[in-house]
Amino acid sequence: MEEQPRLMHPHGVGLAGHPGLTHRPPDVTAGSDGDSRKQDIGDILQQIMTITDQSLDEAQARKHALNCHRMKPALFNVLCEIKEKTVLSIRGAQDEEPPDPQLMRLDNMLLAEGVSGPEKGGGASAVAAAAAAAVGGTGNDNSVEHSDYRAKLTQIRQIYHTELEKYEQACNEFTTHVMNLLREQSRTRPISPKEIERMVSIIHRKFSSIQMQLKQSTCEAVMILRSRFLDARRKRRNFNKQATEILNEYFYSHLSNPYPSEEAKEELAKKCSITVSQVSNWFGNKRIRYKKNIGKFQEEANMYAARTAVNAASASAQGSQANSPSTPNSAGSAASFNMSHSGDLFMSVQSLNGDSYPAPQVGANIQSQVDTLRHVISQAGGYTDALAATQLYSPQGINPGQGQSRTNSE
DNA sequence: ATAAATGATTGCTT
DNA sequence: AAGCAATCATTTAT
Repeated sequence: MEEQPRLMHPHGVGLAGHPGLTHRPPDVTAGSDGDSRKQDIGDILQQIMTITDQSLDEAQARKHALNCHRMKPALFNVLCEIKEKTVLSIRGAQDEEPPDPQLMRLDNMLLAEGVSGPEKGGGASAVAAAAAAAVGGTGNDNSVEHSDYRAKLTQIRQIYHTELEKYEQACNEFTTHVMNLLREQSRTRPISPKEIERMVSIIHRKFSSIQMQLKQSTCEAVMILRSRFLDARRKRRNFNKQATEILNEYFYSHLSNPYPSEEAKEELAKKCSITVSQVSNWFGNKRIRYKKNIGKFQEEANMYAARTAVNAASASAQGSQANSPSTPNSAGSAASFNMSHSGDLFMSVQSLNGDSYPAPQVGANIQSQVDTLRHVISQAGGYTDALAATQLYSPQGINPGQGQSRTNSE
């Protein structure tokens, strides 16, 4: 896999590769003496030094001549050596590249997020993810959202891989290009293999920094995606009709004490296929919104009260064992409570019922019927009298019509 | 396009 | 911890 381009072997470089040409002119060494050799070298150096002063054609010809000179390899090696020493002493220490911790962090995150991991089959991955979510997640509502999330994630991953590949390709192309250039130049100036290696590593570093930027922005995109999809507040879904009905039923049939116990919450959650905390949220919202503006909920309250009353009636008619005698009694006392304590019926009814949930079925049943009957009674006694219902809930006498007269002393 | 409804969050209180 | 009140951000209705 690693395509370490080591095109610069000591032997493969430049002119050393043309041994045939080097010993072509035997006539130069005619009077082979020490003097003539020195003069020969001096001549060559002179030519090299002045090669830039000449016209292009002239230089080209001279270059060729020099390249073919028998002393060329030796000279080249010497020059390379000198250069090696100077260059390496300058920036040799910098060669070590420490593993960037940030890059590792990004890599880890991308891997954890499934972006940079092994690519599952392209477009089918979203479908597969959806199926997996549908199988794994019990909530059938969640799976839709989840698959949407996965689809977006797949999109990001595809973009990421495309870009990454593009960068890699560009990097390779550029590296090849630079290497060709250097190889070309190595015909006229001393370029050592190490130098090329260094250049390549510099290029790779640059490109990897670009890749890191890509990774970073991908991470950001994933984070944004997460916050958009996993923060339920942003993309919330209304509960389905059945769930809200169940919740409302419970709420209005426990209007005097609309605080479901932990078990009741769990049961409601199961029935509505939502979480317990969602049930808590719902009741919190419902309580406060009901209290804030009871007039608006009157119709709803009556409706659910009536419905629950019918249900209770039919239920008690069917299984009238020990339950039925107690029902009218408690209803009566509840009404009297309403009169005596002008408000705060939560506590009173709760105390009447025994404050706890000793026997969930019977207790809940009685409680429910008490509330329902009271509603029906209040409705029958004076339908126009919304205040009766108002005082049912509000301990501190809220004016439904007046709106915001909030006294915030502190 | 705008208002109302609604589920969730946050900060505070008890 | 649980609930309240205010608020946010979205969905639904007008």
